[in-house]
Amino acid sequence: MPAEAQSKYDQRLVFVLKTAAAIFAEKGYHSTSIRDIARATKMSLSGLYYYFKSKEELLFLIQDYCFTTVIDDCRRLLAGVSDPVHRLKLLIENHLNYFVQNMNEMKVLSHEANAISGDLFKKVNNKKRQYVDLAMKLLEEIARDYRINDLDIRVATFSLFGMMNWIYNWYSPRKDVDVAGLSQTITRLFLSGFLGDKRIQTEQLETGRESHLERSVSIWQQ
Amino acid sequence: MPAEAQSKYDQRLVFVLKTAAAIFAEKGYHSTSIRDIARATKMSLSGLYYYFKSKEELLFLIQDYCFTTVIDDCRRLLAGVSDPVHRLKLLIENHLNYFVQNMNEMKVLSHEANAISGDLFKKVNNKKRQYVDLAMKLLEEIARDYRINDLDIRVATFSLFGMMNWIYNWYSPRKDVDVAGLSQTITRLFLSGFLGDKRIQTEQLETGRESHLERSVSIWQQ
DNA sequence: TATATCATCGAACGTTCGTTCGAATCGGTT
DNA sequence: AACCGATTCGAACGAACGTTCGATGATATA
Repeated sequence: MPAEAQSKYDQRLVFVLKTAAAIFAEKGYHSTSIRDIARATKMSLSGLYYYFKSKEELLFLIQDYCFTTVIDDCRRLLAGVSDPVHRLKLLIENHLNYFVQNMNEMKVLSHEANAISGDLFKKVNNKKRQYVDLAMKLLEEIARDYRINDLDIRVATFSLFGMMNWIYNWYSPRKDVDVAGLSQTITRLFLSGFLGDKRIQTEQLETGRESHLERSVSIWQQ
Repeated sequence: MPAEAQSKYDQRLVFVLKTAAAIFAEKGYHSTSIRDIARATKMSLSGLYYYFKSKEELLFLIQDYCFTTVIDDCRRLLAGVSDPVHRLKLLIENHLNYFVQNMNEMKVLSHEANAISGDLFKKVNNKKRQYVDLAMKLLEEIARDYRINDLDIRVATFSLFGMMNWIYNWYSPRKDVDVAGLSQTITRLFLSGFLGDKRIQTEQLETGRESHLERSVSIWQQ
């Protein structure tokens, strides 16, 4: 972890991973050839295989490294904070901050989650489950504290991750608000939505819920 | 559009598109070979090319068909409704309902958005821009009506689409709440988050926003 | 300077892929 | 039965891919 303790090998590996992640993020995992990575790193095709033993393992190394850091940072950040709302707020902040600061790797983690298989998939997926569980447990705790019983916690949890993980599809550090603003907006959107004013739900949102659902059964249905 | 007016050719084309979409959704576009689609449709490799002239056009036909329907259904549904909050609610309902009922095609639309290029990409992207614009304008209108001036509308818009489009990563019609419940939860989460109780934002969320941001600058940064 | 380990390389192998093309088959009309 | 357009097919091509292997260069230790 500490940057000054990295061996030559480790530095080179990180360089390869970062370069590969950038290309994966741009063209997608399957459209990227090892030859693309060789060109970008100025290494030979076979020289790359000194650092990973298959293309799939290369993807794994990127995803695992990335996920491990997010979770570790998150745990460190939450340590000693007991208020679940505050904890959730820190989780969101950490997630978004890391996401924006490591957009390539996080895009590869989010978008290529199913491009990996077998044991390597299981390994990454276990980390993901831990992380999602952490968030879901927080929401359950908050729901208990605030007596929120009309919200499906699983839907709420993945709605939150949807808001956060979707940003690789649109966020541009150049044109958009900065990370602090992004974090603030999403935190406010989600949290005041979750804790939300019940009046808004019942009075404004209850009207005519069933009347038009059959409309979007499309030609796909035959 | 009307099912009874479809020619033999059209029916067959829809069959090919639906089958292809199912495989694209499961294995991903680039990992799916035309041979996979031939096997699933029980057609020959070359026989498929009677219905599309390249693999990329096949992807385009799926995405375009799908997007066109979502937008048309949405427009029809919103026609005559003037209250922007109600309009937004209908947009969300239509989107989620169509998404769940056509999960394969919508996953291909969401997840393979960048697997297409050139003019075909532009065509799909124009539709997307129209649709996003429709939602964003609605949010702007609502923000004006309710004097909401502390939210970045672009962030809010894509947060909404993030909540909605992310569902292909987790939603299971078998285990999860039904579409109506999904729709209700997401509508309530987003809308009461957007209109939200300002007290929640300022009192509970303002604490210590800057204090720990440097924590998640990781090893990726070198 | 000799030696061992680390790091890199060029060249090639076998496989899979998207696409093409001319021929065959089908269904309906004369 | 003869015909014609619509539809399907088998076989093949060239290109690109992931991976391997033996050899070569670099670096540090003795």
